[in-house]
Amino acid sequence: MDPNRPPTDFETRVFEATRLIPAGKVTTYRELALFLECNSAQAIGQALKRNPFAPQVPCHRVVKTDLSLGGFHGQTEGPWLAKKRKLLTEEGVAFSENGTVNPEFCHRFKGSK
DNA sequence: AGATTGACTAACC
DNA sequence: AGGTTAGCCAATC
Repeated sequence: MDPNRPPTDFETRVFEATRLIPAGKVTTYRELALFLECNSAQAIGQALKRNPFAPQVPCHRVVKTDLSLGGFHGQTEGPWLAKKRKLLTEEGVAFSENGTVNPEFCHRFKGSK
């Protein structure tokens, strides 16, 4: 592992897209994958996981397609996940009782209409 | 250079 | 409804 390696082009694209997510909204790995013209949401997750850049890149606003939280800082559950949930809540994102994000908070990259 | 892994998804059984 | 399989793609071993 080279934690100090420079970000790859792909990762850079992922970060930029992630930065576009406004506070109080979330997006899915799938949306990011489509936006980056990549058919693998997994690759998106990989990029985010290896770059726990904090609020600079709001990776906490990225959730799974079924609107469950997904992971955070390399773990799919645990204290970091609780943190992720809390961050979103503070930003105004509401959760359903099953722990998923309310779909109304789902951001889509529609820039061009 | 080849095989494995992973913050995923959808399709199957 | 819940577990398994298969596809996906970049990073890592």
